[in-house]
Amino acid sequence: MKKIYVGNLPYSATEDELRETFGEHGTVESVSLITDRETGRPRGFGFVEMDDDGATAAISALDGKDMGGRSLRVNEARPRREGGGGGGFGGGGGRGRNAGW
DNA sequence: CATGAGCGG
Repeated sequence: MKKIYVGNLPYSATEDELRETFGEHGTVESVSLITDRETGRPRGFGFVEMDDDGATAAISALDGKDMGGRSLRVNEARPRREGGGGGGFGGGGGRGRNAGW
């Protein structure tokens, strides 16, 4: 299974729309639209979890696709923001935490 | 609450 970043979404987009759109290219495990936790305002991006083959197909098919008048951004997501990912990538060795990036 | 940045809890 792969985690997919979906950006440049119209604020009017919903999880259901994404689920349908990605569901056309594979099996959608889950969909998450990100909203600002302080204001509740949609940030215009989200995450989709799909089976590996479906994810790859969806990324290839949907990245750059026009939706709602905007070109959709679809890519494999990076580890959210915890140790072992974007923060502690490369172990505790590199002082620059983005050294592995 | 806030609108256009690509990566959330």
